[in-house]
Amino acid sequence: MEKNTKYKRVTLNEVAAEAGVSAITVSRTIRAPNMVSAGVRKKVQAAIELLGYVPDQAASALASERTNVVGLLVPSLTNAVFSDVLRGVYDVIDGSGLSVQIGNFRYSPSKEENLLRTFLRQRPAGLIVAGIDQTDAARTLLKSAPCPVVQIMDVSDSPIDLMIGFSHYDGAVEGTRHLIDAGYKKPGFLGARMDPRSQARLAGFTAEAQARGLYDPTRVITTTHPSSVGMGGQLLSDLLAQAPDTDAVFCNNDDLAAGALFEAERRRINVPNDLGICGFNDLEMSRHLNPGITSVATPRYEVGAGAMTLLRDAIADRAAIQTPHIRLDVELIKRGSTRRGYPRE
Amino acid sequence: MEKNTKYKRVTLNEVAAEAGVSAITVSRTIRAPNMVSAGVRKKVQAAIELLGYVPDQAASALASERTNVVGLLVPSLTNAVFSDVLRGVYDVIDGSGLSVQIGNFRYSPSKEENLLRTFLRQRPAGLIVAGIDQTDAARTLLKSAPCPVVQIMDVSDSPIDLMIGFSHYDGAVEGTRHLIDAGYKKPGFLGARMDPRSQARLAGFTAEAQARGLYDPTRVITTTHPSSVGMGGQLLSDLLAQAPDTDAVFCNNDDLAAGALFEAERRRINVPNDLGICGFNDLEMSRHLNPGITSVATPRYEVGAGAMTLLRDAIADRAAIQTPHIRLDVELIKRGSTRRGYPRE
DNA sequence: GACGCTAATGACAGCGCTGTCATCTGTCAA
DNA sequence: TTGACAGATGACAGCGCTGTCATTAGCGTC
Repeated sequence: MEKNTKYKRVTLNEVAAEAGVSAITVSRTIRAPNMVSAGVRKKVQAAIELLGYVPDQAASALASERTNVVGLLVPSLTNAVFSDVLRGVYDVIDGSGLSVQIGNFRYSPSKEENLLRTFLRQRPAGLIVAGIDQTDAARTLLKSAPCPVVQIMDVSDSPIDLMIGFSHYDGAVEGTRHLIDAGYKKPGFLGARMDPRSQARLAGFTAEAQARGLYDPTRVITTTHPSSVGMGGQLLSDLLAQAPDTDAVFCNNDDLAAGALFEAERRRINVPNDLGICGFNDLEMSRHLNPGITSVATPRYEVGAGAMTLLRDAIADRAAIQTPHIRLDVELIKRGSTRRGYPRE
Repeated sequence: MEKNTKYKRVTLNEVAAEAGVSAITVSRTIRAPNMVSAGVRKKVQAAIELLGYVPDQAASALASERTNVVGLLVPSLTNAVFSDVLRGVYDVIDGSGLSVQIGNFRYSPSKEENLLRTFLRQRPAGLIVAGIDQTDAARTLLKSAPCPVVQIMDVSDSPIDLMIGFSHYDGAVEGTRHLIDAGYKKPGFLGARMDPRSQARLAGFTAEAQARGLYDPTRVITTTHPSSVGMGGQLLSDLLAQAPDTDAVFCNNDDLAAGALFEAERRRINVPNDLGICGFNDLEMSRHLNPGITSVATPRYEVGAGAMTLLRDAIADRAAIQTPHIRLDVELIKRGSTRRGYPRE
């Protein structure tokens, strides 16, 4: 295979010659400017500008055994939740000199472990991993990783390194409490996928319903199939077949909630008067449905942007990180789907 | 900065010693197995297996001036359309040894150009770019790129290199024709973002409406703001303010269509009897709304998977590509939102 | 004024791989 | 038997950068 000569690089040596210094000084001007005197720095920067020098990442990685690649491990690329996270990550990384490599492990812990190994072999500058429920092997790998690691989308008492997220449990408690406070007496739960974060939401629902004496296991319907609008309708049907007097549902996410709303519409069930619906995540759509869906809004973009900020700062100087573990708040957005006694908007 | 010694690599030389051959033979066993005799190949593969050898990408990139990174340039990470494409790309790349780097140019041609330059400097193995409407400068860069380039999501007569997509124009013609055939006499158009592909859809709508003698420019409402469900409602309001007797809308995409449907619901306008709605893309949600939204289904996943397949094959051997330009079909999915005269489901 | 010290700069080797060219072996036609 | 040739393998240099250590200059101190 012949080498490509179309894109002749400007090398460090050429810049050094232009500036009248040695190559290593140019390298330092870029990587650690305060080790170089102001005068030399200025000369070198002028030369870089003049020649349009761009460092060769491969050479740098080879020599330093370090890359500027950040690995991002997510369980899904379809889920609107993760596209918001992605957007946050990309907004912060823009112009930082780092680049992202995404691994999609499709909710499979073993696939996550494999991807992790692959990433670690590339000596990443940092890693962002979704969730706090890694396998023991994955945790061990991450603990001894030669780079900062950010866990996102959840909170826990035993972070691996850095962490930014919110409590799915608390969010579910808040949503459930709202349903009960609104006067619903027979709340149910609809859940799909049931990954660890969905499980936490179910736990929150269960705890709050029990605390109020309104927990009934026959009103909990879950599936391991992926979440979707269609699945929401089906789960509601299943729930109503099993417990027809259910008067409210806390849904694992807004797709399910929308599906439940549409199914209720088809069955001529009045929402919110005969059935209250609360979702989770607060996707854009939920605000615009009729009635609007009450939902627990999650700061997904903020998690992505915050994670990348943490990582960027940690790569620069891990010790300087003031708040390595960030807990963001969720917010209950009340809408028509739980506004009982009001005429339908 | 001290070097990290935690992850000691197995090198090519160690494998070579184990197998009793030279390093270059090991290299060839991996990259071009048919240049190595069967016996030696087996020995080398055993040694690789035994030692758990993983090639160092940085070293390879430095020596060969080539990487295994595929650049993917998309205008949005939020848009559900592109997350489906992404999913296709990742499904095919899985285990191919290539990795993806995503650039999000946010519908800005100049940002696209910059990202392109950045990517090209890294000597990518291949590039996937969204759309066919690159700036002249970008086209020039891509034409002379030292790697295969796939344009996706659209079709054109003058591809840069490889191409896989579908005709937005034809899709819009089909949708518009369906509206008119269903008996609607005063069709309008709702469009947001209005990127080149949206423009093509508008052109398709216009051409078909004109051909049927039903084109009225006052029924065309567009905005350069991003598309969203909320925007769909607003655009419909604007349209009805301007042309109250409009009896059908062709929407630029399903988000707008859903928003239009919800707005119609709020206004007590009967869909489909008093207002027909046709969307574009056929997102999952559209099937589940009441009524279901008629939509032009686009093969987004197939575009992603197909693009990556093309690229993978082109990287292996560009000359062996049989069909460098693939035109996929869109399919009109008829649902309740245009089923006039039927009772609302 | 010799000494120690820090700040600034440079020389050099080598990271792990691959492109290139050389070498060696075996085969086959003349 | 010889030469030509293709197939298989190896030797070697070097990709562009950075870690390490050496060197130099400048400065204050007793």
